[in-house]
Amino acid sequence: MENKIKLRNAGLRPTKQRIIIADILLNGLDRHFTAEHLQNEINASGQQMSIATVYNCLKKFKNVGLIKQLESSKDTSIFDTNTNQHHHFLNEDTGELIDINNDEIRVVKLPEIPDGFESSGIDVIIKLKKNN
Amino acid sequence: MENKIKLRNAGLRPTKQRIIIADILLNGLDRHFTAEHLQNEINASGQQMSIATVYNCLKKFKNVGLIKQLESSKDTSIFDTNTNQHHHFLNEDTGELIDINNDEIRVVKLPEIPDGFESSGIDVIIKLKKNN
DNA sequence: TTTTTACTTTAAAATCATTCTAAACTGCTT
DNA sequence: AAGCAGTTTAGAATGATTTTAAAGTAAAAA
Repeated sequence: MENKIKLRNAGLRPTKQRIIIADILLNGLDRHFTAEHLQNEINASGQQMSIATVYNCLKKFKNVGLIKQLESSKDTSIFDTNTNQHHHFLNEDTGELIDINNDEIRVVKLPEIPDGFESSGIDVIIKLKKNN
Repeated sequence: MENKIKLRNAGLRPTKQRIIIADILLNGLDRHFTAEHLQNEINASGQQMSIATVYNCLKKFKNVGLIKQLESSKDTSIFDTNTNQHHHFLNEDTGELIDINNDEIRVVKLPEIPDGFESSGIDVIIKLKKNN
């Protein structure tokens, strides 16, 4: 299969389970999903996989850049006493956040808001990593 | 105290516990923290509070706008097969995400990156709510 | 191709953040 | 002072994710 190669190129041993997941995810269509969604989809296709394996695979896929994990305050909620509209630097190594004043960023071009909705705010997160 | 009034104005009954938390948080200094951080700080000050109460209070404070909770993909990790730099609409009611192509947003003015760091990406989240 | 080795999968247990439960308590109104 | 609704609390429950340790498997070595 195509995906067997894709996995190998990414440096991942192409196991049966990883190929099943690659076949579902890496078909060129963009989508958002959780580990549980994915497991349901695997089950629905008549196959089965331990949830631990689903998590393992997703973590590996993410590490090699085949998928992304959306930015979130990990598994702990972070609160902020600054209630003004503002933004953040995120130190990706430590999870530490630094405020950015609203006037230090300007977003000029905005996409059209979907029908029936209105924007209730914009959050900009600038991810940081140490430079060599 | 000052904060007793602040709580009442916000529509919250100024209980002993809420005043303790308000005294720590609402002193005009901006900060990020987790429920556990806050409980540690309460303990360190010689007082004590159930973690359930810490959570209860933070939720109330958030509801009335005294603090914010940072945007996150709730308690479930969301993955994305789109590995290009792009952004998202977030339906605040459902948690649903919609991709925004990178070229539909332009961030023109950027803050200075802290010394020793480089940007590894920018995530823009436009929060949406249904309009009346 | 067999053997070996290192990596993977798995079920089940463990962990961790957060919420729920139900009983005791406490601000606030009457 | 009494009553009520809203709060606090310890501990149980929940739900997502990770760990454990044993069994399985792809790939390298022989």
